[in-house]
Amino acid sequence: MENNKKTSDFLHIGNKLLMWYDKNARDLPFRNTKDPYKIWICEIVFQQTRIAQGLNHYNNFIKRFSDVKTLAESPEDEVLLYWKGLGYYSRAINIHKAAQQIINDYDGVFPPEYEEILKLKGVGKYTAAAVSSICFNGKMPAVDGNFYRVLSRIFADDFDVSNSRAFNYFSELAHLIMPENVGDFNQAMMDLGSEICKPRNPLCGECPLNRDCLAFSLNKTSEFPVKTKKVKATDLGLQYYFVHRNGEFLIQQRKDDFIWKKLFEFPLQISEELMPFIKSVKTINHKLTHKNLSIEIFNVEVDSEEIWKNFTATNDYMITDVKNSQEKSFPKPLENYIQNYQTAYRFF
DNA sequence: AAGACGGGGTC
DNA sequence: GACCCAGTCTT
Repeated sequence: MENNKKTSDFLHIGNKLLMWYDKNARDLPFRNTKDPYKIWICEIVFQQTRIAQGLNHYNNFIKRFSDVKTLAESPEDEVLLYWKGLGYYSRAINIHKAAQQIINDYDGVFPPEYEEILKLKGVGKYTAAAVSSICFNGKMPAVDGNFYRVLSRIFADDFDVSNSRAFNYFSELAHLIMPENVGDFNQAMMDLGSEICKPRNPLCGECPLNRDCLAFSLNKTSEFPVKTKKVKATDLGLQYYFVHRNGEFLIQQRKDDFIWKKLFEFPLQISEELMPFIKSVKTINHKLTHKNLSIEIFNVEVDSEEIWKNFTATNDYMITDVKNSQEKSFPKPLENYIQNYQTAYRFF
């Protein structure tokens, strides 16, 4: 232990938290089940994602892929389609692979042990702890951003959460207050962190732990957690050619080695013969967490059926139309562009 | 150990 | 505009 708190007893804090959770747990669709499949999916969906943002995606996903077998046997592009707009698309690709792992390596039965859950693609220490504790009475704290925030405030601990040892450090801190019912404890920490112990302007007046919170008693909640890591924005100069005719347009699929893994996009270059058909250029500025994207979209309106057919037949592009574009997963800025085009197209 | 990876909400 | 969020994977 890297602190001197071990000699004191903080278990009453966890018990207080459980009593609060009994009365104040959020009513969420995955709260009334211990089905490891559903808990697993919800843990992946809500990684780095707020409940309000991902709730519809979760419900639609469960409705379409109701069990591991259904998910494992579905095409990857359809899984990506149900992930459309959620971001971090490798989660969808990994969730699909993990479903096949469960079918192939565990005979279709979700493995109950923490160490086995951890072997699933896209499942790290947090998710493995959450699923094993909620579904199988596992005893690992599910240390996430909420744990960092709540624990650093309770103990007024300035350990840098950007430090790579933060996970282990706050895991040990969690053990100090962790009661027997770890599944409810983990979920209670999530609810407290999201509803009360918020990143900014926490509702300390309503917090069941305010009398146990050192940061609150020092009036220094805004100083925790300590995080030094900085985000840097880089600019990508993307240029797309929106090549279309009669409501059809050309698309291709991205690789899985960069942003927007395996999502569909417009061609990044066109042949010389299409240059005369460029009608206009639109610049879109799109912000990601770590990148600013300035995207130029060349509107290439092909009014010659001969050239259109010749071009589309001799290249590796796919053709889709404004209606069928709904069946593909596009990056958000391109999705918006197609939506606008669709709106304009209705006037013709 | 450090970057990369989305999108949306908040202040 | 900076920061944050039910983190994980790659290098």
